[in-house]
Amino acid sequence: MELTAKQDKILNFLKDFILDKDYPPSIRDIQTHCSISSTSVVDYNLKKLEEKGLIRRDKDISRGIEILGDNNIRSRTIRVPLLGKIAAGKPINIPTESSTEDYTNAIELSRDQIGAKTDLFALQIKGNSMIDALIQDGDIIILERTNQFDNGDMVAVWIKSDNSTTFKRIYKLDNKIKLEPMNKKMKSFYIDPSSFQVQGRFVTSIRHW
Amino acid sequence: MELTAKQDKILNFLKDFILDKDYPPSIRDIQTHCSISSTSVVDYNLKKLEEKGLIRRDKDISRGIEILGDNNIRSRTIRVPLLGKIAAGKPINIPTESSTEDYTNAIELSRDQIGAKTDLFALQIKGNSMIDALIQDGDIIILERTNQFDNGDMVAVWIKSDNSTTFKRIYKLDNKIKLEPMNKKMKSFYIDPSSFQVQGRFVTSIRHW
DNA sequence: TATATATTAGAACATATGTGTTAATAATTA
DNA sequence: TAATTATTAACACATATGTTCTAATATATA
Repeated sequence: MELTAKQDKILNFLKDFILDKDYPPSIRDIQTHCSISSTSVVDYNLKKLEEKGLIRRDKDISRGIEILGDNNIRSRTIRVPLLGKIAAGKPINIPTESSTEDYTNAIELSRDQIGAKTDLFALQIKGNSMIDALIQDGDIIILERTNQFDNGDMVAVWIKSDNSTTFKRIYKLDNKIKLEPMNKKMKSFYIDPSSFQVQGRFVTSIRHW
Repeated sequence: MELTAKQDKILNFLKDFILDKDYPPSIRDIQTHCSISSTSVVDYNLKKLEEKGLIRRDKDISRGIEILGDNNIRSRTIRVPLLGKIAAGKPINIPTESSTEDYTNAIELSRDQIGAKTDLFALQIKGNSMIDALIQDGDIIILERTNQFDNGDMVAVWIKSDNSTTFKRIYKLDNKIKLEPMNKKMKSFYIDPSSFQVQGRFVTSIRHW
């Protein structure tokens, strides 16, 4: 579903205008700057752009135009809740739901850094117990909330017997799960597949300045 | 210059509304949602907010409100040009000016990660020669373009005799400059203060996913 | 307390702006 | 070519929306 020249021109003008002014243009702004003969033609083409899923319009609202998808600069950033600090071996408390969108503590990330992943949370690292993973004191790690994992993933894992969660590298063996600290000085240990649950998988880390 | 409760409420509503709808609210939107008795009161307080430099209004333009400064989500992101790859010891070519804003290769960063710093550029690291700085193959480093440095800073430094630039940890000694590779296996070397120039200082690193 | 200043209230006004109608023209399709 | 569809055009209309004016009330200041 391609765009006509006029529609393309309008879409680009929308981007430029919003980038410049920080609010959307009116129909007549578009008409003038895109050299279109009539407001009805603008309206007509905006309807087409909406049909094609590129913009969203709010009826009867002046300048009620929202650019959708990657064209929207706003969506190039994502806010990730910073749930707390995690120290060596110390348990962390990860709310099971991302329900309460309490963004009092949050960091903002570029989509460049996290791709299409959703449902992320962040933890700040205390101490240098993860130095082998090139993560040092004060760094922030971004985790994807999931129960899945692949061999070698760095995951936040809840251990039933301790009722605590720690951050380890995980490997699935024949009938055991190996949990390896990211510090050579600490020993790996092995648990039963039924007695743990992965709570989140490492996505990236951020060096705090 | 503080905000009254009403002004604070309006400013927060502005943020929320724009975050939600992607276009600013009308005077009457503000009136309704902030439980204000009259449009003129809204107008009055918007004028105050403008005087205090928190918003900008465009006369006679419906929804012509722009949130300024850190309150503006748009400005919470910054684009940094990715100038190229840097390998162990290999020279890098850093354009002296940030003039040509060639953003064909750029990464987008959250302001959270770079603070108030300006004039930044990025380099992608090849190899593991900076492993002591917790920087591994594929990581991207962000540098601040400057000639200044403090002892222990990680800097991109241009060396006259080689006519090349490398990435080193720098120390100012009595009458020499010490350049220390970020890899224990490589040896430090010392140069004359007149025969080098710092081109950029390390700000942060980004783990590439 | 008296005076000045800041804020609130209600209403009316002017216009900025989205929408609809009808017709003409251009581009596709049968 | 004829019929259908897509697009353009001009205009009028309704209303969404910023602005202004005057007065009342609250708050700060002398």
